[in-house]
Amino acid sequence: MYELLKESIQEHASLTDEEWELCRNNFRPKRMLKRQFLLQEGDVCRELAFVEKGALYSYTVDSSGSKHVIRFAFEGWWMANLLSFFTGKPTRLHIEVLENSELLVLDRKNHDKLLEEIPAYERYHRIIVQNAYVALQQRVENALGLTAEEKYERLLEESPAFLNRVPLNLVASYLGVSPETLSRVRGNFNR
Amino acid sequence: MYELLKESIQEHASLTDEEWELCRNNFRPKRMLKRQFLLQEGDVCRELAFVEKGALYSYTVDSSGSKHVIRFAFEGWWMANLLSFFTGKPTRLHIEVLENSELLVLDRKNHDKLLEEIPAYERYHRIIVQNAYVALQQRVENALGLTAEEKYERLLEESPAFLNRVPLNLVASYLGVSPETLSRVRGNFNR
DNA sequence: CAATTCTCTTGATATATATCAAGGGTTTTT
DNA sequence: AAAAACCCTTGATATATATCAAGAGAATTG
Repeated sequence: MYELLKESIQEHASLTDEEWELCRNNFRPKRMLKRQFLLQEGDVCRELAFVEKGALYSYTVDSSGSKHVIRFAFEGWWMANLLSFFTGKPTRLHIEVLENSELLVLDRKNHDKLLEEIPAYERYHRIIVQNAYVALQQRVENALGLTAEEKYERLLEESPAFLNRVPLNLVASYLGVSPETLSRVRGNFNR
Repeated sequence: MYELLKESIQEHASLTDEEWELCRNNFRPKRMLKRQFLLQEGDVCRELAFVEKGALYSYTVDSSGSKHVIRFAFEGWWMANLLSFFTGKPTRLHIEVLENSELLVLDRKNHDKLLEEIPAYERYHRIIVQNAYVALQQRVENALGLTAEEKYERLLEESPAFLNRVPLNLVASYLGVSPETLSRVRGNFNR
């Protein structure tokens, strides 16, 4: 079950077979069921999770109790709350399982060890975080100043796959609009 | 004028004197005046900029012509559009000078060279991007589901320094509210 | 397979915040 | 030092979108 992870690393950095063996031993497989929590508000994030199979999503809950989805993670993506992971502070985020999942998780100690011992891992991690940053900035750009309809159009252009895998109320939350508004936008759109 | 950069690198990775000499030679000093553009929509971002002195800010302009500030950068911070820098695609961002500035800029070729030749530079860059990612995610969390007043309160907690250096209309844009709304929020707040 | 819980849609109404407008103070430019 | 441009405030009005409400399918559960 480590195939995807190996591919992911090799896509960005070259790794010898021995390095790969050393690397994989630091990960721990973890199966999770839909609706379980990988992380809840107030917890400290102790592990980075690589999604081998399934889907997760992270969100905050505001003072009036509504969810705001931060992002999704499907096969081949990483999920964690880096702020909490690196600072040890409790998180404001929830990470919930959207589809039954198989994860590979890595704790801080092992992560630091890999950074020290395998330069290719540090390179891989740098590029992964870099890409995550770029994706997040795109998300910010798309949230600012666009109408509900424009946000939906951008999603159709940039991440149409979400619509097949994620319930519309979570897509609405991800776009920062109410489910009713998203529903109306889609209604107008198909006419 | 390279003191701040040296400090910034040494804060996160250890660098020998020879490595530092090698490193600094890849940067080019660049002075810029208020209201000049480091980058305009449609350009390709060719350089990473480290702010030795002054202040910059980045923003998008939406279909109705209004600005949306993405972030600010003061002394000791980096500024660039990483998406454009790494992909070579034209940017949707403007980067404008807020206060007369002294920058140290690094092009892609030299950046790649430093990554290859100086492991400490790769470590430094990894950590910088990691921190930028964390900061951006904080920004996203704070933009979602908060009222104008709550956003202002969070800003007071987390980045009060912005208020002393940045005109309120840009702060408003950064928070995603109109300048009038921010003005009213501040009015209520002081009573 | 009935019951329950989710998910999505559609309509009516409410509201936070944008927009429009005007005026006064400050800073920058000439 | 006058002129111009910029920045902030306050008031009146408009509007996109949230919220409330109800119902119908679809999916999950016992």
